[in-house]
Amino acid sequence: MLKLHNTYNGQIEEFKPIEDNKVKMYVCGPTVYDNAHLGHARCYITWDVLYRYLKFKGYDVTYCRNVTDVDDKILKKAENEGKTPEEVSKYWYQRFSDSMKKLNNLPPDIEPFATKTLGEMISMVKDLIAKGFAYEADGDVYFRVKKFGKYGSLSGQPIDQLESGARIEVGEQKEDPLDFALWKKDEKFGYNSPWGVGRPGWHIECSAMSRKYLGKTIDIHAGGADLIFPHHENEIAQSECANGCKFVNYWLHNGFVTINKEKMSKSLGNFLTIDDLLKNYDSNTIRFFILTNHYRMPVEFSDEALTSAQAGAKRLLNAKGKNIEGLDITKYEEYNAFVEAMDDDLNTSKALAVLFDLTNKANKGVDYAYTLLYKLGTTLGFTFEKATLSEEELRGKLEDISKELGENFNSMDEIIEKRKSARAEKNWEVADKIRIALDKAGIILKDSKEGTTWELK
RNA sequence: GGCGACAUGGCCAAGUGGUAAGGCAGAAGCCUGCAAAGCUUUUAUCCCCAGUUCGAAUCUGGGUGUCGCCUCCA
Repeated sequence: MLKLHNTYNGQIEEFKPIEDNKVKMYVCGPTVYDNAHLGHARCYITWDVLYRYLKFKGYDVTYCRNVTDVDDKILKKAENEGKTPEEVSKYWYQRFSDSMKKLNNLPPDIEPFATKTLGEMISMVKDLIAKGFAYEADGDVYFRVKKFGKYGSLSGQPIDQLESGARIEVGEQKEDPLDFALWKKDEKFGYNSPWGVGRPGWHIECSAMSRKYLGKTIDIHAGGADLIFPHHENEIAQSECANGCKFVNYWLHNGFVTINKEKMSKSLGNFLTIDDLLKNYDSNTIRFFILTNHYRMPVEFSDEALTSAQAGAKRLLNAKGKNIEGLDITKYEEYNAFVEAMDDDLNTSKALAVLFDLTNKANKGVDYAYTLLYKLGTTLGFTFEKATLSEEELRGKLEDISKELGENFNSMDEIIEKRKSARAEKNWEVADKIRIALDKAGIILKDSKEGTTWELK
């Protein structure tokens, strides 16, 4: 029985989908104007694991993650670089997608763009105006926060407290400082609407895309904890007022990645991009690093932590053994331990302990262990495929090694053969020289009873 | 000021009432020509104080410290 922490009431609740075994899951996607960083990696890895786990449990999941491609930051970037907003968002969306792929995140089933969902947004805003929850003011449209009694429920903020922090910007015609924009006048980059040329507010984008692709009431809505207020609070207000029904059954939020005890974020400038990170660590390492902590806890980044994760991930994924096709994995106790851990609000840290248990068994030759490790590890999004070299890269390595040894080698087998005969003659000097040359080229040799194999460092 | 989270061995981290999972690092040993990989063994009483209880890291109260949200932010 899967249990998840619901931000809405702060309780860990049993997860029950609206419809039998179907799950509708929405995750707030990126605003595409810059590189994704480790904080984004954590968020999307976390929800990727949830997606994978729900499927593992047999649910028919529809995972929708939007792309915000209309936003002030995109427009600013476009102006600065002399490009169109479309060019900017297209470029950064591509970069984002590449990063996600490299992190081994499964693509969502639906990935809608805000600019392609404008019709739904406009109709939603129209509904809200018609019902009296919104009003137009000089080309802008605002949501009447005070008309929605439950406002503040998600973040647990008393409305009077929220009020003290709210402000009216210059040029805004709000009735109340708490009111937020559904539509913003923008004659330069805007789109046609019943209220003139303008752009949608950020919050209405998710409400509209969620409704269009998943329906009025959905099972899961997830995102970073910094979206709780105001983004998700506003989404609830908009959707529930427009649709007249509950918006989301389970609100899930992940904690932050911190660095020097501070939240990693664009505005603080203390972030590491995913691309930079991938230069030093592979995707399994990053995933391991993320999953050693519970998803709601903060995770402190450090090179030491990543190095530790690298060693751990390597041990898991280098376990010995073969994947037995058709093995009924559900009958093993480790399977149950894994499910129990994951069912408990995604206790990935505990789940990893189960994987280590299996690694140990696999290395001792227990036949089912590797298969189970492989299946469960894949459910967490690890990839067991060994890094390989392209033909070109291999040729390059062979050249380097040949140069180092002053002898021409055309294949790894030749090199290993050469060392084998040297060892047979107890010519340790030559044997070691070969091993060291390979090591320099980033290749490690492993001697075992079955013979010698090589792999990348 | 309001709301919330966290504090466990050298580092990371599970555990939420019955006497501390796991990973990394370290040490010793096995294996190895030497390595690498692997295997074995090995290091804690849980921020402080008070209370509840037969019994608390785990519940209650009070401290101390750290962080997050309240403004764009995953």
